[in-house]
Amino acid sequence: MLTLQTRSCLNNLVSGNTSVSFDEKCYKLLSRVPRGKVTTYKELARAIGTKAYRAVGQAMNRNQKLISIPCHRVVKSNGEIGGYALGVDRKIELLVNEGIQVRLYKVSNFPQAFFRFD
DNA sequence: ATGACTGCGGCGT
DNA sequence: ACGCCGCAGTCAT
Repeated sequence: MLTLQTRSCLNNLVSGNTSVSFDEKCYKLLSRVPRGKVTTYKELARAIGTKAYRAVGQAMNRNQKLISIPCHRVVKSNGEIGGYALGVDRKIELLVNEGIQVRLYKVSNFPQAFFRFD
């Protein structure tokens, strides 16, 4: 059963479609963030050209291709961790593993770790 | 078509 | 610190 709502989403998958889905834009940009760096929902939104910060988070959550797309490198703009499909603790684990310093559910070296899309 | 709820932010208080 | 509202997308009604 296809709803009106899902139709626009599917339109992005069929051939001949010129527009890139919101989600794809997020993933494409995110793939630029290197190991040991983090970006924010806001920064992603800014780079895309939207103010829909929440939609960015949803895109991350829906994806689940955690290997190819490093969703764990996206945190809140105030340095707090934010959410993760597999749980925040798992997210922190991954970040620490990459050299990000996390303390009390916050990135303590946020300014240095922050990756900007210029 | 409408309303509720998001891995959020900004602004006012 | 708290509450409100805006934003884009998804889901249920």
